[in-house]
Amino acid sequence: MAEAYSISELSQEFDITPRTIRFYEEKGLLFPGRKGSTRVFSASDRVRLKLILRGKKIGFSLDESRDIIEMYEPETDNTRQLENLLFKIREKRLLLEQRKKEINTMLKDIKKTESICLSALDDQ
Amino acid sequence: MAEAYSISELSQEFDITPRTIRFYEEKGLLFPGRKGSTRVFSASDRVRLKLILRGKKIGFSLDESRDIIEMYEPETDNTRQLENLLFKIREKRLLLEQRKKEINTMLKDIKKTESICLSALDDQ
DNA sequence: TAATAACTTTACGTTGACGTAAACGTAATA
DNA sequence: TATTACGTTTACGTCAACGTAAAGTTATTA
Repeated sequence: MAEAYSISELSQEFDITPRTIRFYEEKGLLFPGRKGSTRVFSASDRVRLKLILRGKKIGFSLDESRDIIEMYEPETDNTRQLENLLFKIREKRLLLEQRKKEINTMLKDIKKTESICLSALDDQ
Repeated sequence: MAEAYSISELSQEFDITPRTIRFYEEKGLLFPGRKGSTRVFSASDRVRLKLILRGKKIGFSLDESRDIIEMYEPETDNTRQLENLLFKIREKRLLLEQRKKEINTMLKDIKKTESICLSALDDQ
């Protein structure tokens, strides 16, 4: 059953170029299989791609996104590694919460400007 | 009274290099006055700088940040311009709200992973 | 069978956002 | 007065994240 995707399917779905996808593979963010020389992407690759693009939108670099994505699949079963992972998770959480605050601040400001704008229009 | 800042004051306060500040001026994001050849930054420049850096943190390019900053100082008193501005404001609002959603999604995911991690540690 | 479409690799080019170094001016300080 | 601190301009360098072009392979279709 295992879903498989071609490079063009994914590039169309996410509106990016094949080049971009190959680049992400090169950077160790995606791990397509091969059928001959042709790349075959799994459902998990697709999820990863989605995560990368989501990360991009909120200002993460590819390296940062890789960090985050790796947390989604904790392969570890040793305590030390798990604690390490937990630490990184909390780091990223703080980062995300920080960014959320910045966004909220900007939203407040922008809404204020919007209402100023609106009342200025009323006065005309 | 008008607060004035030197380039090094600002670079220290925001932990960026003078080069960065000059670069932002070059790109039309800051407008320092001059005393001789030396740049003199106003309180408004300082605010702009703060906005630029905030924008950076949530993944805005300098051009996008410039867009947003310009909304903070609506110099316009003509209806058409105001409506135009209002349109841009709403555009950016949607963008910000979108990013906020992405962050919330990531936060949810990451918290889930965190609790998985924690229970795995419990089992050890 | 020839053309078209979709894929591949290799490799150089581009853009944004600065870093870095050179060469110089000015003002306070030892 | 020489050094130090801080500022300037000019210009080339760098890194991430791709774009783009060349040259080739494989499969289907006219």
